[in-house]
This record gives sequence, structure tokens and C-alpha cells, in this order.
Amino acid sequence: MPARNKVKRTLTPLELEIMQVLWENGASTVTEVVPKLKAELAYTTVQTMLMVLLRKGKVKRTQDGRAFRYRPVVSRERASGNAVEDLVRRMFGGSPEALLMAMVDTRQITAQELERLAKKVAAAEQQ
Amino acid sequence: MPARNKVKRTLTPLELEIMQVLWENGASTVTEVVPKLKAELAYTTVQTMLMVLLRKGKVKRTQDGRAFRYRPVVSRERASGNAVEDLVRRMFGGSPEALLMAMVDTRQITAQELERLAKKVAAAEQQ
DNA sequence: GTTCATCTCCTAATTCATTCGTAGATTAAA
DNA sequence: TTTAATCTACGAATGAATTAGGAGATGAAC
Repeated sequence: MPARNKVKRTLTPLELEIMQVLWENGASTVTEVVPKLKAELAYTTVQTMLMVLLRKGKVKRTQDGRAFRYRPVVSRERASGNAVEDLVRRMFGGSPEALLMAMVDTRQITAQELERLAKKVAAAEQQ
Repeated sequence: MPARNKVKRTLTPLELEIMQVLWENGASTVTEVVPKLKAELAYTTVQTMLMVLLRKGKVKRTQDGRAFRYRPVVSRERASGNAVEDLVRRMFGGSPEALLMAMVDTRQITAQELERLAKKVAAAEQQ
């Protein structure tokens, strides 16, 4: 079977974890990223993943002394938006409400919190 | 490096799509599943995936004539709960509220809908 | 009964994600 | 200047997900 060449919008788990480091700490070198990860990964592993992210256009890099400094191109907001959209499409038939209901049903959020957030958002829109 | 043997709770994209068919149509044979998938997959591909799901304990099967009939073991609710939990943990640092806010920010849900759902849920809890 | 379709089992190829090692260059330290 | 540390490039191994072909059994159609 032939290869398909989709540019995936969603990040894999490890890609995401590395992006989190970049979002929180700003542009970083491999050496700086390594100790900030939960898992203990070899320098070269992190390097490879940053290279993958570079190839996928999720980060850019610039020389900094001998090392490269990687900075996120995709914003955290964009990435989380994509991730949620993806889940909604695949799991909830494209219905964001269905996701909300699932969160209530599985007790990941209570009716109270839902109401509080609703008010907060509504209030924020009045300006 | 050694293999890790995690029993993944979350379903891969294709696994999920196949599970959807089972959830919607009840216990099915490979032949019944194939035409209900978005992608055109070979009989044996679907068969392999059902075998994978069987190995992972996500479905069970019983003989039905010459064919096997596969039925979901994991409920849709359980699976979607896991998927949401997973996303919240990985992308939103464990905060379900953060997910909600992201949905508002990326306009996947409006303040109105949020409010309407909040009321609906609150009402449903009063009985 | 021969042919055809269906179904299972076994096998295998491909791609992607994750994991590092080694080699070589370059800089810093002694 | 030799040595040690750091960094990049390249390659590669592993495992999981996805894709499917072929052999053989069996039931249906003629």
C-alpha cells in the first residue's frame, strides 16, 4: 500500500511534553530541555524529537554559540485547540456538547463548576 | 532499551473507529464492520484490528456460524471518559476547567451553550 | 461434484514514535 | 598542548499501529 503524507496537526505524547517545556521556558537548547522532562531521556533522544518537531514545522531553531536554540512556532493555544477539536471529532462525532456531557457523566467536572465557569465567561464577554 | 508493557487505556484512531461501529450496531462480524468504516479497508485489515482489540480486552467474540461476532467489552462512556481524562492530564496539566476555557477561547463552544448546558445539568441533578 | 465465495489463520510489509550509540568537531580547562 | 566536556550529525534498533496477501477450510450454487 502507498504512503500517505498527512501533516498531522496533533502532537504525540512526547512531542507535547517537549513543547510544554518550550512554552514554559521559552526558546531552549537540548541541554536545557533534558532536565525539565518528567522522564529521564538521553540527550540524543531529546535531540531527535526536536529534530522531528523541526521537520514538522512545530519549532524553529537558531544557532546560539555551539548549540541550537529551539523555539515553539505553534502556540500553546493553537495546539490545545487542535487537540480538543481532534478529540471532539473522533470521539464525540463533532459535538463539543457531547464532550462536556461526558465530563459531567464521568465526574471530571461538577454542575457547580460548570455553572461557575459559564457565568465567568459570560461576564468576561460583557466588556 | 527494554520494552514497557503498559495496558493502554486509550484507543488508537482506527481502534476507536471500529469500536464506534460496534457501539452503534452491536456485536458484529468482520464483514459487517468493513462497509461501515469511513476508510476503505481490506477485510483482513479489519480482522487484524479486531484481533488486536481482542488481545487488549476491548472486545470479546463468539462463534456465529462460520464467522466470529465481536462485541464491545468497554463501554462508550468508559472509553470517552478515559480519552478526555488523558487529554486533560497531558495537555491541560490535569485541570478540566482549563480544557473548558480552551474550548471557549477557540470558539468550539459559546458562552450561551455553556450556560444552557450548565442549567440543564443542574436541573437534571434535582431529582 | 466442481466451482465460487466466505471466513480464519498465519505471515509480513510499511510507517511512525521512541529510544540511543558512535563518530567527529569544537570549545574549555589544566 | 593534551585532555575533558559538550554538541551535532548520522544511523539504527525497537515496538506499536496500520496495512494487506495467501493458504486452507467450509459452505453455497449449479
